[in-house]
Amino acid sequence: MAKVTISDVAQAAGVSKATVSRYLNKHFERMSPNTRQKIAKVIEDLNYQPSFQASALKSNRTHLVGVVVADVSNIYSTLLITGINQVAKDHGNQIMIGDASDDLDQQQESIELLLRQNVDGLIIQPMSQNPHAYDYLRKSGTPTVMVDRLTKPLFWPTVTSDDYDATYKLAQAVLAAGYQDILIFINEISAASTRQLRSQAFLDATKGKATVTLLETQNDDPQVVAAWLAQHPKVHPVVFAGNGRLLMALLLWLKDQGLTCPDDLGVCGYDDWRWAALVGPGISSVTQYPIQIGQQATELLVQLIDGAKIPATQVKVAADLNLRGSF
Amino acid sequence: MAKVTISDVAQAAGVSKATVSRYLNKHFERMSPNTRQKIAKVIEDLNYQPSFQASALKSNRTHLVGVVVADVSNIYSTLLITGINQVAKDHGNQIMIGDASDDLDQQQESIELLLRQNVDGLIIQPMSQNPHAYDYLRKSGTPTVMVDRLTKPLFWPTVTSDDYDATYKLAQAVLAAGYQDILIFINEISAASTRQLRSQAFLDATKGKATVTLLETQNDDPQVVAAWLAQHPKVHPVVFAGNGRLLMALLLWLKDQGLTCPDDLGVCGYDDWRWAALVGPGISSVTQYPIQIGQQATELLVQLIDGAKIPATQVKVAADLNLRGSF
DNA sequence: GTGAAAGCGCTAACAT
DNA sequence: ATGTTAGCGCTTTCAC
Repeated sequence: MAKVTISDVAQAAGVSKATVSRYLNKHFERMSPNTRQKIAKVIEDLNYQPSFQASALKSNRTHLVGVVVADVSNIYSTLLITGINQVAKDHGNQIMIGDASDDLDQQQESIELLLRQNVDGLIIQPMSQNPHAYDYLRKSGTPTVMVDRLTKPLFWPTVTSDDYDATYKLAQAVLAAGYQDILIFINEISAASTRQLRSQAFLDATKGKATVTLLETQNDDPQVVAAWLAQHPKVHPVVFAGNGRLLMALLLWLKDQGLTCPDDLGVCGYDDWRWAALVGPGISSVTQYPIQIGQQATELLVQLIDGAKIPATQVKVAADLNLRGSF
Repeated sequence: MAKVTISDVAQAAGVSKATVSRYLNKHFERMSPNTRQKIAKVIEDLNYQPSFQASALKSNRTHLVGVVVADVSNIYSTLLITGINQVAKDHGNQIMIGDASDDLDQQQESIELLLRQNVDGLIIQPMSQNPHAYDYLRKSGTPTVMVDRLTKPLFWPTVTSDDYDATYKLAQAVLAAGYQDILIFINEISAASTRQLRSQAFLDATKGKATVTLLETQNDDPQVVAAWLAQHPKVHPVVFAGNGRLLMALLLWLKDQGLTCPDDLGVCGYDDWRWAALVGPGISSVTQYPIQIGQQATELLVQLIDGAKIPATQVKVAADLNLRGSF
């Protein structure tokens, strides 16, 4: 049960620790096939597992990639992590998850924790658009890639969905369906670039052709929508829910009220993770590909870790528009 | 940019590394308030972050908790991890995720990787019911708690949903609705205790009162259901989908075929993560609470790590039955 | 109340 | 082709 160390292996194989270390790091260039086999056998027999901590301490490489998501319980995060994990693994890295719980301070704590773990690199879904909120990170010099949300200005390579484009197309479809009143049901808009881009796309696409009302919520409560509808009994608007959770909250409320779409009002959303196809006539929505975002971000990060210079530019991953029958 | 170490702090504060170390580990008992303040200030000024690797190496405590889930991309995993992370954090632990990608060999690789990281403890959603598949783990002596699935016999404390009970109630409701033919649409049944318990509950609850047909799938394809229905055009069965993914696959197929429930057939499921309430008349299903499972498992693990002896027994977390209008 | 020193398990010159 | 040696940054006796 006592942990077997490199010294045990060296002794059992009748060689020095250095030789075993060379074996571990695959420096076989000038090692006799004989010792190589001997070491292999001893490692097998003793079931030796080199300690990552020890090697990290000496080599200054932990092979750890830190990932800080806005909210772990979100499906977006799951898929992002899935993508990151796939390519991190391929490059011999282990990921370490941090959660910001949708809070900037908690995000900083998470990042600092990961920094203390001496992660080789970091992938962050930033809570703040102000890059200076991450100055402590820059000082640390840890290679970093941002995902999902932009900072202004851009200080790090950033991989996001093409939110504006996809939403613009959605808005055009809404217009084509003849809607004059558009409600944007969305979380606090100043906090994330994605939210701004999504509402801006609606604003731009419908300029002069429809009225757009921003209905912000702090707690995912469709009450704001309810209030608006109560005040405007005559209109037949379309509601755009700014993410999957809001879309679900909205639909649950509609169901509760006995309202149906598109009869009582039009509905569309973002990020339904496939279930929206099953609801009523099928909810029209935009689909993102977080797995791909994670993969691309990790590819970039791996290059950064290897010392590549990568400019702080945005990489966009296309998002798809699914037109169904909800408006 | 050069990493500041304990020596730097010691030097700047005019004390020895030992004293700084005492400060870091909160051994204030016999330390002059004076030096304590001095060190605090220097740490602040230098923005010193102690290295986890170094302290782990010496103290044999990494404060790392390894979590190996069956499939990271599954929502169940997300919620499990959320729960684990909450309590792990409270106890000063960092979690490290491993993914089995629904494969026993990959699971072993993931576990061994985490073992090399010298995790203080491990939470595993086991791919195999045979505890001997994890003998290498037991040899390592790493404190372990299993979640979601049982091994036979039980070698570790295990936290699961009360699958049998919840499913039994669901089966009773199905009977009460008058169904004579029950189809169980489920993944390879031999692989996981949850699947056995869920089908067994149906079998037990309906014994002599209805015929139960097991329709196993390897790839989540509802084709097996389609085939059965084609062969039995006259009957009006109810289909139980053994998990959320299967339920979604089934419903998408039904929609595609223009079939509706409960008119053409009854439908019920497991793990719908709330969206099933929105589909058609609302799909009746069982809801699990993976966050709680994760929390409880972590509480147990923390005690194990602290040296407590905890018997290898099962802890059950209740699952809820949501009766809606789908059968 | 504080310091000196040894050492955790590994790596990487530098020797030979 | 392999061994010797000196640490990496921290913790922890044991002194004083």
